[in-house]
Amino acid sequence: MDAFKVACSSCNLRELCLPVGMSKPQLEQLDSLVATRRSVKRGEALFRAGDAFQSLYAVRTGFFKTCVASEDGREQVTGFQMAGELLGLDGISTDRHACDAVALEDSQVCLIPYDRLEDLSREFTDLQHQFHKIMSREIVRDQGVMLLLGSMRAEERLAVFLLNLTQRLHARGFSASALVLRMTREEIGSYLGLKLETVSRTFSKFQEEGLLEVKQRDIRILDNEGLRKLVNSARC
Amino acid sequence: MDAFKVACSSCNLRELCLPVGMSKPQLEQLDSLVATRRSVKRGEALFRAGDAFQSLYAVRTGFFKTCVASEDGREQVTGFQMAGELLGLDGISTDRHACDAVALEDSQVCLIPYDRLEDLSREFTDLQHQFHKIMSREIVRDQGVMLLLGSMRAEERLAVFLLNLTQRLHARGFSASALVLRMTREEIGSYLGLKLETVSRTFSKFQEEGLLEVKQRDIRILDNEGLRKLVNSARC
DNA sequence: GCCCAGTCTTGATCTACAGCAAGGCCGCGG
DNA sequence: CCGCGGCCTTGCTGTAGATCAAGACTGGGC
Repeated sequence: MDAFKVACSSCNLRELCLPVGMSKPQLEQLDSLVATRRSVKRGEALFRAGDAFQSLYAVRTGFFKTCVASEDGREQVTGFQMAGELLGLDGISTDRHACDAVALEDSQVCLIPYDRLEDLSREFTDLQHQFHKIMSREIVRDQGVMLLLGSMRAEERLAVFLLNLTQRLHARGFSASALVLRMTREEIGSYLGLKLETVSRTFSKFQEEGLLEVKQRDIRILDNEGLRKLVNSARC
Repeated sequence: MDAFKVACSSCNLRELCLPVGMSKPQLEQLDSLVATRRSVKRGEALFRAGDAFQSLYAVRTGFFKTCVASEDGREQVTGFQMAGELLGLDGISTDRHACDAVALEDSQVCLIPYDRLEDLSREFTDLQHQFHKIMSREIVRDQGVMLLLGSMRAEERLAVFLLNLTQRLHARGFSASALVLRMTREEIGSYLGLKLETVSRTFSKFQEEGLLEVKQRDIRILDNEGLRKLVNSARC
Protein backbone atom coordinates (compact mmCIF):
# COMPACT_ATOMS: atom_id res chain seq x y z
CA MET A 1 0.00 0.00 0.00
CA ASP A 2 1.75 3.13 -1.23
CA ALA A 3 0.85 6.72 -0.53
CA PHE A 4 0.92 9.47 -3.15
CA LYS A 5 0.24 13.18 -3.08
CA VAL A 6 -2.93 13.87 -4.98
CA ALA A 7 -5.19 16.77 -5.85
CA CYS A 8 -8.76 16.67 -7.04
CA SER A 9 -8.42 20.17 -8.39
CA SER A 10 -5.94 19.05 -11.01
CA CYS A 11 -7.30 15.57 -11.63
CA ASN A 12 -8.47 14.82 -15.14
CA LEU A 13 -11.33 12.77 -13.73
CA ARG A 14 -12.89 15.64 -11.81
CA GLU A 15 -15.77 15.91 -14.26
CA LEU A 16 -16.75 12.28 -13.62
CA CYS A 17 -15.94 11.87 -9.95
CA LEU A 18 -16.95 13.37 -6.65
CA PRO A 19 -15.97 16.97 -7.53
CA VAL A 20 -18.57 17.39 -10.29
CA GLY A 21 -19.97 20.88 -10.29
CA MET A 22 -17.76 22.30 -7.58
CA SER A 23 -16.16 25.72 -7.70
CA LYS A 24 -12.43 26.44 -7.58
CA PRO A 25 -12.23 27.30 -3.85
CA GLN A 26 -14.35 24.29 -2.95
CA LEU A 27 -12.08 22.08 -5.04
CA GLU A 28 -9.13 23.28 -3.04
CA GLN A 29 -10.92 22.23 0.12
CA LEU A 30 -11.49 18.83 -1.41
CA ASP A 31 -7.75 18.55 -1.99
CA SER A 32 -7.26 18.58 1.76
CA LEU A 33 -9.80 15.80 2.13
CA VAL A 34 -8.58 13.49 -0.59
CA ALA A 35 -4.91 13.38 0.23
CA THR A 36 -3.67 9.86 -0.40
CA ARG A 37 -3.77 7.19 -3.01
CA ARG A 38 -3.42 3.49 -2.74
CA SER A 39 -2.31 0.90 -5.27
CA VAL A 40 -4.12 -2.41 -5.57
CA LYS A 41 -2.62 -5.21 -7.61
CA ARG A 42 -4.71 -7.32 -9.93
CA GLY A 43 -6.55 -9.97 -7.92
CA GLU A 44 -6.11 -8.17 -4.60
CA ALA A 45 -9.02 -6.91 -2.53
CA LEU A 46 -9.38 -3.23 -1.76
CA PHE A 47 -11.69 -4.28 1.06
CA ARG A 48 -13.68 -7.33 2.01
CA ALA A 49 -17.12 -7.88 3.52
CA GLY A 50 -16.82 -7.48 7.27
CA ASP A 51 -13.85 -5.09 7.15
CA ALA A 52 -14.24 -1.96 9.25
CA PHE A 53 -15.45 0.97 7.18
CA GLN A 54 -13.44 4.16 7.35
CA SER A 55 -13.09 5.50 3.91
CA LEU A 56 -14.68 5.67 0.51
CA TYR A 57 -12.53 5.08 -2.55
CA ALA A 58 -12.56 6.76 -5.94
CA VAL A 59 -11.13 4.64 -8.72
CA ARG A 60 -8.26 6.60 -10.24
CA THR A 61 -6.96 4.02 -12.69
CA GLY A 62 -7.84 0.39 -13.27
CA PHE A 63 -10.92 -1.72 -12.90
CA PHE A 64 -12.76 -3.37 -10.00
CA LYS A 65 -15.57 -5.79 -9.32
CA THR A 66 -17.74 -5.81 -6.21
CA CYS A 67 -19.32 -9.03 -5.01
CA VAL A 68 -21.44 -10.32 -2.17
CA ALA A 69 -21.60 -13.88 -0.92
CA SER A 70 -24.44 -15.76 0.76
CA GLU A 71 -23.87 -17.81 3.88
CA ASP A 72 -23.64 -21.00 1.90
CA GLY A 73 -20.88 -19.57 -0.25
CA ARG A 74 -22.57 -18.55 -3.46
CA GLU A 75 -21.13 -15.41 -4.97
CA GLN A 76 -22.84 -12.66 -6.87
CA VAL A 77 -20.93 -9.96 -8.70
CA THR A 78 -22.90 -6.77 -8.03
CA GLY A 79 -20.99 -4.36 -10.23
CA PHE A 80 -17.89 -3.39 -12.17
CA GLN A 81 -16.24 -0.04 -11.42
CA MET A 82 -13.94 2.03 -13.58
CA ALA A 83 -12.09 5.35 -13.32
CA GLY A 84 -14.07 8.08 -11.56
CA GLU A 85 -16.51 5.72 -9.85
CA LEU A 86 -16.88 5.41 -6.09
CA LEU A 87 -16.41 2.27 -4.01
CA GLY A 88 -17.40 1.61 -0.43
CA LEU A 89 -20.83 3.25 -0.09
CA ASP A 90 -22.15 -0.04 1.28
CA GLY A 91 -20.03 0.44 4.41
CA ILE A 92 -21.84 3.51 5.74
CA SER A 93 -24.91 1.64 6.94
CA THR A 94 -23.23 -0.60 9.53
CA ASP A 95 -19.67 0.76 9.73
CA ARG A 96 -18.55 -2.50 8.11
CA HIS A 97 -18.27 -3.26 4.45
CA ALA A 98 -21.02 -5.49 3.10
CA CYS A 99 -19.22 -6.66 -0.03
CA ASP A 100 -15.78 -7.39 -1.43
CA ALA A 101 -14.08 -5.02 -3.86
CA VAL A 102 -11.42 -6.77 -5.94
CA ALA A 103 -9.12 -5.25 -8.56
CA LEU A 104 -9.43 -6.87 -11.99
CA GLU A 105 -6.24 -5.16 -13.12
CA ASP A 106 -3.48 -3.24 -11.38
CA SER A 107 -5.30 -0.17 -10.09
CA GLN A 108 -5.04 2.99 -8.06
CA VAL A 109 -7.70 4.51 -5.85
CA CYS A 110 -7.98 7.82 -4.00
CA LEU A 111 -8.91 7.54 -0.33
CA ILE A 112 -11.81 9.68 0.86
CA PRO A 113 -11.92 9.48 4.68
CA TYR A 114 -15.60 9.26 5.42
CA ASP A 115 -15.82 11.30 8.62
CA ARG A 116 -13.95 14.14 6.94
CA LEU A 117 -16.31 13.92 3.97
CA GLU A 118 -19.26 14.31 6.32
CA ASP A 119 -17.58 17.32 7.98
CA LEU A 120 -16.81 18.99 4.70
CA SER A 121 -20.22 18.32 3.18
CA ARG A 122 -21.78 20.15 6.14
CA GLU A 123 -19.85 23.19 4.99
CA PHE A 124 -20.29 22.97 1.25
CA THR A 125 -23.76 22.56 -0.17
CA ASP A 126 -22.43 21.55 -3.57
CA LEU A 127 -20.35 18.73 -2.14
CA GLN A 128 -23.22 17.55 0.01
CA HIS A 129 -25.58 17.55 -2.93
CA GLN A 130 -23.13 15.84 -5.25
CA PHE A 131 -22.48 13.12 -2.70
CA HIS A 132 -26.20 12.50 -2.27
CA LYS A 133 -26.59 12.33 -6.03
CA ILE A 134 -23.87 9.71 -6.26
CA MET A 135 -25.57 7.54 -3.64
CA SER A 136 -28.94 7.99 -5.32
CA ARG A 137 -27.45 7.14 -8.70
CA GLU A 138 -26.16 3.90 -7.23
CA ILE A 139 -29.67 3.07 -6.04
CA VAL A 140 -31.09 3.75 -9.49
CA ARG A 141 -28.36 1.66 -11.09
CA ASP A 142 -29.23 -1.21 -8.76
CA GLN A 143 -32.88 -0.98 -9.79
CA GLY A 144 -31.77 -1.36 -13.38
CA VAL A 145 -29.78 -4.47 -12.52
CA MET A 146 -32.85 -5.91 -10.78
CA LEU A 147 -34.89 -5.30 -13.90
CA LEU A 148 -32.23 -7.07 -15.92
CA LEU A 149 -31.95 -10.03 -13.55
CA GLY A 150 -35.66 -10.34 -12.98
CA SER A 151 -37.09 -10.03 -16.43
CA MET A 152 -34.58 -10.26 -19.27
CA ARG A 153 -33.39 -13.18 -21.35
CA ALA A 154 -29.74 -14.13 -21.76
CA GLU A 155 -29.23 -12.24 -25.02
CA GLU A 156 -30.81 -9.10 -23.68
CA ARG A 157 -28.71 -9.26 -20.52
CA LEU A 158 -25.47 -9.52 -22.43
CA ALA A 159 -26.50 -6.77 -24.83
CA VAL A 160 -27.38 -4.44 -21.94
CA PHE A 161 -24.07 -5.27 -20.31
CA LEU A 162 -22.04 -4.46 -23.42
CA LEU A 163 -23.94 -1.27 -24.18
CA ASN A 164 -23.49 -0.08 -20.61
CA LEU A 165 -19.77 -0.84 -20.61
CA THR A 166 -19.09 0.88 -23.91
CA GLN A 167 -21.16 3.88 -22.94
CA ARG A 168 -19.13 4.31 -19.77
CA LEU A 169 -15.85 3.78 -21.61
CA HIS A 170 -16.92 6.30 -24.22
CA ALA A 171 -17.60 8.88 -21.50
CA ARG A 172 -13.96 8.38 -20.51
CA GLY A 173 -12.64 9.05 -23.97
CA PHE A 174 -12.30 5.47 -25.19
CA SER A 175 -13.77 4.00 -28.33
CA ALA A 176 -17.45 3.17 -28.16
CA SER A 177 -17.02 0.19 -30.45
CA ALA A 178 -13.89 -1.67 -29.33
CA LEU A 179 -13.16 -2.88 -25.84
CA VAL A 180 -11.04 -5.31 -23.90
CA LEU A 181 -12.95 -7.11 -21.20
CA ARG A 182 -11.25 -6.99 -17.84
CA MET A 183 -13.31 -9.82 -16.38
CA THR A 184 -13.71 -13.53 -17.08
CA ARG A 185 -16.80 -15.14 -18.60
CA GLU A 186 -17.58 -16.46 -15.17
CA GLU A 187 -17.59 -12.97 -13.64
CA ILE A 188 -19.79 -11.64 -16.42
CA GLY A 189 -22.09 -14.62 -15.85
CA SER A 190 -22.27 -14.00 -12.15
CA TYR A 191 -23.15 -10.36 -12.71
CA LEU A 192 -25.82 -11.25 -15.27
CA GLY A 193 -27.26 -14.24 -13.43
CA LEU A 194 -26.02 -16.68 -16.10
CA LYS A 195 -23.52 -19.52 -16.25
CA LEU A 196 -20.22 -18.96 -17.97
CA GLU A 197 -21.13 -21.38 -20.78
CA THR A 198 -24.25 -19.39 -21.53
CA VAL A 199 -22.22 -16.17 -21.68
CA SER A 200 -19.76 -17.81 -24.04
CA ARG A 201 -22.50 -19.23 -26.25
CA THR A 202 -24.26 -15.88 -26.38
CA PHE A 203 -21.04 -14.15 -27.44
CA SER A 204 -20.70 -16.73 -30.20
CA LYS A 205 -24.29 -16.21 -31.26
CA PHE A 206 -23.81 -12.43 -31.45
CA GLN A 207 -20.73 -13.06 -33.56
CA GLU A 208 -22.61 -15.36 -35.96
CA GLU A 209 -25.31 -12.74 -36.30
CA GLY A 210 -22.75 -10.10 -37.19
CA LEU A 211 -23.38 -7.98 -34.09
CA LEU A 212 -19.90 -8.43 -32.64
CA GLU A 213 -16.44 -9.63 -33.39
CA VAL A 214 -15.23 -11.67 -30.43
CA LYS A 215 -11.64 -12.78 -29.90
CA GLN A 216 -11.44 -13.99 -26.34
CA ARG A 217 -11.55 -10.74 -24.36
CA ASP A 218 -11.22 -8.42 -27.34
CA ILE A 219 -14.65 -7.29 -28.41
CA ARG A 220 -15.51 -5.16 -31.39
CA ILE A 221 -19.05 -3.95 -31.74
CA LEU A 222 -20.12 -4.13 -35.37
CA ASP A 223 -23.81 -3.31 -35.04
CA ASN A 224 -24.58 -1.06 -32.10
CA GLU A 225 -28.09 -0.44 -33.37
CA GLY A 226 -28.72 -4.16 -33.58
CA LEU A 227 -27.76 -4.61 -29.94
CA ARG A 228 -30.04 -1.75 -28.99
CA LYS A 229 -32.96 -3.27 -30.81
CA LEU A 230 -32.33 -6.59 -29.11
CA VAL A 231 -32.82 -4.85 -25.77
CA ASN A 232 -35.80 -2.70 -26.53
CA SER A 233 -37.91 -5.00 -28.65
CA ALA A 234 -40.44 -6.68 -26.41
CA ARG A 235 -40.05 -10.28 -25.30
CA CYS A 236 -40.15 -12.82 -28.20
CA MET B 1 -54.37 14.64 -0.97
CA ASP B 2 -55.09 15.68 2.61
CA ALA B 3 -52.80 17.57 4.95
CA PHE B 4 -52.36 16.72 8.64
CA LYS B 5 -50.34 18.20 11.45
CA VAL B 6 -47.60 15.77 12.37
CA ALA B 7 -44.64 15.56 14.70
CA CYS B 8 -41.70 13.18 14.51
CA SER B 9 -40.98 13.81 18.16
CA SER B 10 -44.19 12.12 19.21
CA CYS B 11 -44.38 9.52 16.45
CA ASN B 12 -44.35 5.91 17.53
CA LEU B 13 -42.24 5.06 14.49
CA ARG B 14 -39.36 7.31 15.44
CA GLU B 15 -37.15 4.38 16.39
CA LEU B 16 -37.50 2.89 12.91
CA CYS B 17 -37.62 5.95 10.73
CA LEU B 18 -35.47 8.93 9.92
CA PRO B 19 -35.18 10.23 13.54
CA VAL B 20 -33.25 7.20 14.82
CA GLY B 21 -30.66 8.25 17.35
CA MET B 22 -31.57 11.91 17.47
CA SER B 23 -31.74 13.98 20.65
CA LYS B 24 -34.82 15.79 21.95
CA PRO B 25 -33.90 19.27 20.65
CA GLN B 26 -32.94 17.85 17.27
CA LEU B 27 -36.25 16.01 17.12
CA GLU B 28 -38.05 19.27 17.59
CA GLN B 29 -36.17 20.69 14.63
CA LEU B 30 -37.25 17.70 12.61
CA ASP B 31 -40.85 18.50 13.49
CA SER B 32 -40.51 21.75 11.56
CA LEU B 33 -39.19 19.84 8.57
CA VAL B 34 -41.72 17.05 8.45
CA ALA B 35 -44.91 19.03 8.67
CA THR B 36 -47.46 17.39 6.43
CA ARG B 37 -48.94 14.04 5.69
CA ARG B 38 -50.59 12.72 2.62
CA SER B 39 -53.09 9.91 2.15
CA VAL B 40 -52.77 7.51 -0.74
CA LYS B 41 -55.60 5.16 -1.59
CA ARG B 42 -54.98 1.56 -2.46
CA GLY B 43 -53.91 1.29 -6.08
CA GLU B 44 -52.92 4.96 -6.36
CA ALA B 45 -49.40 6.10 -7.10
CA LEU B 46 -47.52 8.27 -4.61
CA PHE B 47 -45.24 9.20 -7.49
CA ARG B 48 -44.38 7.84 -10.91
CA ALA B 49 -41.18 7.52 -12.90
CA GLY B 50 -40.52 10.84 -14.57
CA ASP B 51 -42.32 12.94 -11.94
CA ALA B 52 -40.35 15.90 -10.65
CA PHE B 53 -38.59 15.08 -7.40
CA GLN B 54 -39.19 17.43 -4.49
CA SER B 55 -39.71 15.37 -1.44
CA LEU B 56 -38.92 12.11 0.24
CA TYR B 57 -41.72 10.18 1.88
CA ALA B 58 -41.78 8.18 5.09
CA VAL B 59 -44.44 5.51 5.22
CA ARG B 60 -46.59 6.25 8.23
CA THR B 61 -49.27 3.58 7.77
CA GLY B 62 -49.96 1.15 4.96
CA PHE B 63 -47.89 -0.65 2.42
CA PHE B 64 -46.24 0.25 -0.89
CA LYS B 65 -44.47 -1.32 -3.82
CA THR B 66 -41.87 0.34 -6.00
CA CYS B 67 -41.40 -0.73 -9.59
CA VAL B 68 -39.37 0.17 -12.64
CA ALA B 69 -40.32 -0.48 -16.25
CA SER B 70 -38.12 -1.03 -19.28
CA GLU B 71 -38.75 0.78 -22.54
CA ASP B 72 -40.59 -2.18 -23.99
CA GLY B 73 -42.99 -2.24 -21.08
CA ARG B 74 -41.75 -5.00 -18.83
CA GLU B 75 -42.19 -4.25 -15.16
CA GLN B 76 -39.99 -5.21 -12.27
CA VAL B 77 -41.08 -4.73 -8.67
CA THR B 78 -37.96 -3.51 -6.87
CA GLY B 79 -39.23 -3.47 -3.30
CA PHE B 80 -42.07 -3.42 -0.80
CA GLN B 81 -42.14 -0.70 1.84
CA MET B 82 -43.91 -0.65 5.19
CA ALA B 83 -44.25 1.76 8.11
CA GLY B 84 -41.08 3.66 8.95
CA GLU B 85 -39.42 3.07 5.58
CA LEU B 86 -38.40 5.83 3.19
CA LEU B 87 -39.58 6.26 -0.39
CA GLY B 88 -38.18 8.49 -3.12
CA LEU B 89 -34.40 8.23 -2.68
CA ASP B 90 -34.15 7.35 -6.38
CA GLY B 91 -35.23 10.89 -7.27
CA ILE B 92 -32.17 12.67 -5.90
CA SER B 93 -29.85 11.64 -8.71
CA THR B 94 -31.65 13.35 -11.58
CA ASP B 95 -34.33 15.47 -9.86
CA ARG B 96 -36.90 13.12 -11.36
CA HIS B 97 -38.21 9.91 -9.90
CA ALA B 98 -36.85 6.78 -11.54
CA CYS B 99 -39.56 4.40 -10.39
CA ASP B 100 -43.24 4.23 -9.49
CA ALA B 101 -44.39 3.99 -5.89
CA VAL B 102 -47.88 2.50 -5.61
CA ALA B 103 -49.94 1.94 -2.45
CA LEU B 104 -50.99 -1.68 -1.95
CA GLU B 105 -53.47 -0.64 0.73
CA ASP B 106 -54.86 2.68 1.89
CA SER B 107 -51.80 4.42 3.30
CA GLN B 108 -50.43 7.59 4.79
CA VAL B 109 -46.99 9.06 4.24
CA CYS B 110 -45.11 11.95 5.85
CA LEU B 111 -43.60 14.44 3.41
CA ILE B 112 -39.94 15.29 3.88
CA PRO B 113 -39.12 18.24 1.59
CA TYR B 114 -35.72 17.36 0.25
CA ASP B 115 -34.10 20.77 0.08
CA ARG B 116 -35.07 21.41 3.70
CA LEU B 117 -33.64 18.03 4.66
CA GLU B 118 -30.34 19.00 3.07
CA ASP B 119 -30.37 22.31 4.94
CA LEU B 120 -31.12 20.70 8.26
CA SER B 121 -28.61 17.91 7.84
CA ARG B 122 -25.91 20.51 7.36
CA GLU B 123 -26.75 21.71 10.85
CA PHE B 124 -27.21 18.41 12.65
CA THR B 125 -24.53 15.76 12.39
CA ASP B 126 -26.83 13.06 13.70
CA LEU B 127 -29.47 13.73 11.08
CA GLN B 128 -26.86 13.86 8.34
CA HIS B 129 -25.35 10.60 9.45
CA GLN B 130 -28.69 8.86 9.85
CA PHE B 131 -29.75 9.94 6.38
CA HIS B 132 -26.55 8.59 4.87
CA LYS B 133 -27.04 5.34 6.72
CA ILE B 134 -30.52 4.98 5.29
CA MET B 135 -29.26 5.48 1.75
CA SER B 136 -26.40 3.07 2.32
CA ARG B 137 -28.78 0.51 3.80
CA GLU B 138 -30.84 0.72 0.65
CA ILE B 139 -27.73 0.00 -1.43
CA VAL B 140 -26.90 -3.02 0.73
CA ARG B 141 -30.50 -4.24 0.49
CA ASP B 142 -30.32 -3.97 -3.29
CA GLN B 143 -27.15 -6.08 -3.32
CA GLY B 144 -29.05 -8.74 -1.41
CA VAL B 145 -31.82 -8.70 -3.99
CA MET B 146 -29.25 -9.09 -6.75
CA LEU B 147 -27.83 -12.12 -4.98
CA LEU B 148 -31.32 -13.54 -4.75
CA LEU B 149 -32.18 -12.85 -8.38
CA GLY B 150 -28.84 -13.93 -9.72
CA SER B 151 -28.15 -17.12 -7.88
CA MET B 152 -31.11 -18.58 -5.99
CA ARG B 153 -33.72 -21.13 -6.96
CA ALA B 154 -37.45 -20.50 -6.74
CA GLU B 155 -37.88 -22.11 -3.31
CA GLU B 156 -34.98 -20.19 -1.83
CA ARG B 157 -36.27 -16.93 -3.25
CA LEU B 158 -39.70 -17.35 -1.74
CA ALA B 159 -38.24 -18.44 1.60
CA VAL B 160 -35.96 -15.39 1.70
CA PHE B 161 -38.91 -13.19 0.84
CA LEU B 162 -41.09 -14.59 3.63
CA LEU B 163 -38.32 -14.48 6.23
CA ASN B 164 -37.53 -10.89 5.33
CA LEU B 165 -41.18 -9.81 5.50
CA THR B 166 -41.83 -11.46 8.85
CA GLN B 167 -38.63 -10.09 10.32
CA ARG B 168 -39.64 -6.57 9.35
CA LEU B 169 -43.18 -7.06 10.60
CA HIS B 170 -41.82 -8.44 13.86
CA ALA B 171 -39.66 -5.34 14.31
CA ARG B 172 -42.92 -3.39 14.12
CA GLY B 173 -44.59 -5.38 16.84
CA PHE B 174 -46.49 -7.87 14.69
CA SER B 175 -46.38 -11.62 14.93
CA ALA B 176 -43.33 -13.25 13.40
CA SER B 177 -45.33 -16.28 12.33
CA ALA B 178 -48.61 -15.04 10.86
CA LEU B 179 -49.01 -12.49 8.13
CA VAL B 180 -51.41 -11.21 5.53
CA LEU B 181 -49.81 -10.55 2.18
CA ARG B 182 -50.61 -7.15 0.81
CA MET B 183 -49.49 -8.02 -2.71
CA THR B 184 -50.66 -10.40 -5.42
CA ARG B 185 -48.81 -13.52 -6.54
CA GLU B 186 -47.90 -11.64 -9.66
CA GLU B 187 -46.26 -8.83 -7.68
CA ILE B 188 -44.35 -11.31 -5.55
CA GLY B 189 -43.30 -13.07 -8.74
CA SER B 190 -42.12 -9.85 -10.33
CA TYR B 191 -40.07 -8.99 -7.26
CA LEU B 192 -38.53 -12.47 -7.13
CA GLY B 193 -37.98 -12.88 -10.86
CA LEU B 194 -40.58 -15.66 -11.13
CA LYS B 195 -43.95 -16.11 -12.81
CA LEU B 196 -47.07 -16.01 -10.69
CA GLU B 197 -47.76 -19.71 -11.31
CA THR B 198 -44.36 -20.61 -9.95
CA VAL B 199 -44.99 -18.51 -6.85
CA SER B 200 -48.33 -20.24 -6.34
CA ARG B 201 -46.86 -23.71 -6.85
CA THR B 202 -44.03 -22.98 -4.46
CA PHE B 203 -46.49 -21.83 -1.80
CA SER B 204 -48.37 -25.11 -2.28
CA LYS B 205 -45.14 -27.08 -2.05
CA PHE B 206 -44.19 -25.34 1.21
CA GLN B 207 -47.64 -26.17 2.53
CA GLU B 208 -47.32 -29.86 1.59
CA GLU B 209 -43.95 -29.96 3.31
CA GLY B 210 -45.45 -28.53 6.47
CA LEU B 211 -43.45 -25.31 6.35
CA LEU B 212 -46.45 -23.02 5.93
CA GLU B 213 -50.17 -22.88 6.08
CA VAL B 214 -51.43 -20.94 3.08
CA LYS B 215 -54.97 -19.66 2.65
CA GLN B 216 -54.82 -17.24 -0.24
CA ARG B 217 -53.10 -14.22 1.27
CA ASP B 218 -53.16 -15.44 4.86
CA ILE B 219 -49.87 -17.10 5.64
CA ARG B 220 -48.92 -18.88 8.82
CA ILE B 221 -45.32 -19.96 9.25
CA LEU B 222 -45.20 -23.39 10.87
CA ASP B 223 -41.49 -24.13 10.57
CA ASN B 224 -39.34 -21.02 10.63
CA GLU B 225 -36.19 -23.10 11.08
CA GLY B 226 -37.09 -25.18 8.07
CA LEU B 227 -37.35 -22.07 5.89
CA ARG B 228 -34.03 -20.87 7.20
CA LYS B 229 -32.33 -24.15 6.35
CA LEU B 230 -33.80 -24.03 2.88
CA VAL B 231 -32.02 -20.73 2.33
CA ASN B 232 -28.68 -21.51 3.84
CA SER B 233 -28.08 -25.04 2.69
CA ALA B 234 -26.01 -24.95 -0.45
CA ARG B 235 -27.46 -25.49 -3.89
CA CYS B 236 -28.93 -29.00 -4.52
C1' DG C 1 -79.06 -13.10 -2.53
C1' DC C 2 -76.51 -13.47 -7.00
C1' DC C 3 -73.17 -12.10 -10.45
C1' DC C 4 -68.84 -10.69 -11.97
C1' DA C 5 -64.00 -9.50 -12.10
C1' DG C 6 -59.86 -10.23 -10.18
C1' DT C 7 -57.03 -13.51 -8.15
C1' DC C 8 -55.32 -17.99 -7.19
C1' DT C 9 -54.52 -23.03 -7.98
C1' DT C 10 -53.25 -26.95 -10.60
C1' DG C 11 -52.31 -29.98 -14.56
C1' DA C 12 -49.94 -30.74 -19.12
C1' DT C 13 -46.48 -29.36 -22.11
C1' DC C 14 -42.55 -26.61 -23.76
C1' DT C 15 -38.06 -24.25 -23.67
C1' DA C 16 -34.19 -21.47 -22.21
C1' DC C 17 -30.66 -22.23 -19.76
C1' DA C 18 -27.88 -25.34 -16.68
C1' DG C 19 -24.78 -29.12 -16.21
C1' DC C 20 -21.38 -32.12 -17.93
C1' DA C 21 -17.59 -33.24 -20.74
C1' DA C 22 -14.00 -32.83 -24.16
C1' DG C 23 -10.95 -30.19 -26.46
C1' DG C 24 -8.69 -25.63 -28.02
C1' DC C 25 -6.27 -21.22 -27.10
C1' DC C 26 -2.86 -18.47 -24.87
C1' DG C 27 0.57 -16.68 -21.78
C1' DC C 28 4.05 -17.88 -18.47
C1' DG C 29 7.92 -20.32 -16.34
C1' DG C 30 11.45 -23.44 -16.78
C1' DC D 1 11.41 -24.49 -27.07
C1' DC D 2 7.98 -27.19 -24.51
C1' DG D 3 4.60 -28.07 -20.97
C1' DC D 4 1.28 -26.46 -17.77
C1' DG D 5 -2.68 -23.99 -15.89
C1' DG D 6 -6.27 -20.88 -16.50
C1' DC D 7 -9.66 -19.58 -19.48
C1' DC D 8 -12.78 -20.17 -23.29
C1' DT D 9 -15.65 -22.72 -26.70
C1' DT D 10 -18.89 -26.10 -28.14
C1' DG D 11 -21.68 -30.39 -28.35
C1' DC D 12 -24.97 -33.31 -25.86
C1' DT D 13 -28.33 -34.00 -22.41
C1' DG D 14 -31.15 -32.74 -18.34
C1' DT D 15 -34.31 -29.78 -15.78
C1' DA D 16 -36.33 -25.74 -13.38
C1' DG D 17 -39.36 -22.82 -14.38
C1' DA D 18 -42.27 -20.67 -18.25
C1' DT D 19 -46.31 -21.07 -20.86
C1' DC D 20 -50.96 -22.43 -21.84
C1' DA D 21 -55.33 -23.71 -20.25
C1' DA D 22 -59.15 -24.82 -17.22
C1' DG D 23 -61.42 -24.14 -13.07
C1' DA D 24 -62.09 -22.58 -8.22
C1' DC D 25 -62.21 -19.07 -4.64
C1' DT D 26 -63.33 -14.37 -2.91
C1' DG D 27 -65.19 -9.97 -2.17
C1' DG D 28 -67.72 -6.08 -3.85
C1' DG D 29 -71.70 -4.08 -6.25
C1' DC D 30 -76.40 -4.31 -7.45
